[in-house]
Amino acid sequence: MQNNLPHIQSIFTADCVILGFKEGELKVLLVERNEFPFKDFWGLPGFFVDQNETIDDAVKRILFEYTGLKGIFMEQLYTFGDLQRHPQGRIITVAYYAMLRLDDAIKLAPSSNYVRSAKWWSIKDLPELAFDHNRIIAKTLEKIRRKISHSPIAFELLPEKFTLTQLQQLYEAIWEKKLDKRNFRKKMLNYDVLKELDEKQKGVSYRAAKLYKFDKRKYAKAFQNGINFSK
Amino acid sequence: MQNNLPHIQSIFTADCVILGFKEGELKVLLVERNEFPFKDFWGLPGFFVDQNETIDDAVKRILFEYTGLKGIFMEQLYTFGDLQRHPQGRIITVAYYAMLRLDDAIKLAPSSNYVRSAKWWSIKDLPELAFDHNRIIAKTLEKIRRKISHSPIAFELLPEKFTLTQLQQLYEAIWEKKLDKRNFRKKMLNYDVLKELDEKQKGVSYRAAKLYKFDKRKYAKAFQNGINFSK
DNA sequence: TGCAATAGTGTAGAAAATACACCTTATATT
DNA sequence: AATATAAGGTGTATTTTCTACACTATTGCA
Repeated sequence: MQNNLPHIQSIFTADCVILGFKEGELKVLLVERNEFPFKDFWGLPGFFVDQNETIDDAVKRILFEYTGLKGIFMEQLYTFGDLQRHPQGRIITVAYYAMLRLDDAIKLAPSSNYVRSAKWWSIKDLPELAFDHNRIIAKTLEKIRRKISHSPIAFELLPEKFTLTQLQQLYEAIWEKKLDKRNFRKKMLNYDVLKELDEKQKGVSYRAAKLYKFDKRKYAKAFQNGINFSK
Repeated sequence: MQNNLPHIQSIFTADCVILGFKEGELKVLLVERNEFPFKDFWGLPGFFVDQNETIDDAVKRILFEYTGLKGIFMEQLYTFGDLQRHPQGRIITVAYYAMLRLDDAIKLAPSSNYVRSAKWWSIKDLPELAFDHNRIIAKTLEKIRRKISHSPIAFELLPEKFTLTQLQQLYEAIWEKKLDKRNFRKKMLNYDVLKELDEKQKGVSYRAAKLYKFDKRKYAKAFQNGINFSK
């Protein structure tokens, strides 16, 4: 079929938006850049994609090299190609996002010399980031705001055992609005996707709340038709 | 800030999925390729993006050159980067999609030598297409199946004046399921986004149906919270 | 004139969404 | 031991939305 066609390769980068949830706030994982362009700026973990790796593989590799994190399932968000987004020329980037259980066991250990450190930043309080990374993060938030209505992504962000209040706070953080406690609980328990545990919260100086787990068998079914909390 | 960094440019293509609706069926616009690779195959309008045009501009240009169509608002769908998708090397493509009123006035007039002709194909009856274009179309359909629940995209696909039955058939075509006529009408009229006209269908050999127009003022509000038809 | 084909219409019951306030429990403080 | 603090946990009545379901009306044409 071919007719002496030249061999060509796409040159482009991939960026990772990793979100976490802690203390009632959404966090995003940023790295401190140690190389030009945007040396000393904070930005998303991102780099050029190799010629012989899929984009899906590339984001995993990049995330590992820049943070030490492994085994995170990432989904494609959007491809950004503004003419001015990269100082070295028009270089497009394919952005991916993922959500992560932010427990204390997670150690951030960058191995690449391209970054100096990695840190969780509150989404509400971001500095000016490298490239168009502020915009990429904004677009991720729009996406998960819609997605959390019909996908059980909440459970990716919470610890394995969580309280109903934590679950509600997560929805409130993502949607940036308050929900009614009684209605929220009624509705959530009605979906029948939570397992009530014989365990309670520890280390709080007030009445401890029951802990729940996510019932994996039931979630897929329940979330197929979408859920919503208007108030 | 920069430090003698080399100039680099991304090489990649953009593809256009243009959907239309006619005779109760979803159609997709394909072009017959006149150049390698995939000469003589049908495929999506698509080509390399220039160095100094945004991706959004590129898809408009490509669509015009390949079909003669102009002024269509396209949205980004997904970026495809499988290692084997392009015979000339790993070339990624950014796919865009749009929906179009398929009236008879639309003339397809390709000006590029890269294509021989352009034609509407029924989505149900596609041949094996160039590259990974079958997969790109499949992904577009998944997308609009979800999107039509919370966005008034139906109106982009219908003629300016349409009957409620046509509107229902569109939903049925996209979701591939039958809906209840009375419930559909009740719900649609309840959204209060349609203007009833003093006009009826013409040229049908049965009772003519009332024509409606889309009330642009009201649609945005109504569709914010999503709509759905389970049956 | 009657046949074919589609347009157009209503209601009752079930399910889901909403608004709303107080008592309970665990811990810390005096 | 008593009290204060802070969050946990719970129910009901009302409104709204969803669902199931079948017949009559209108038009063009043979």
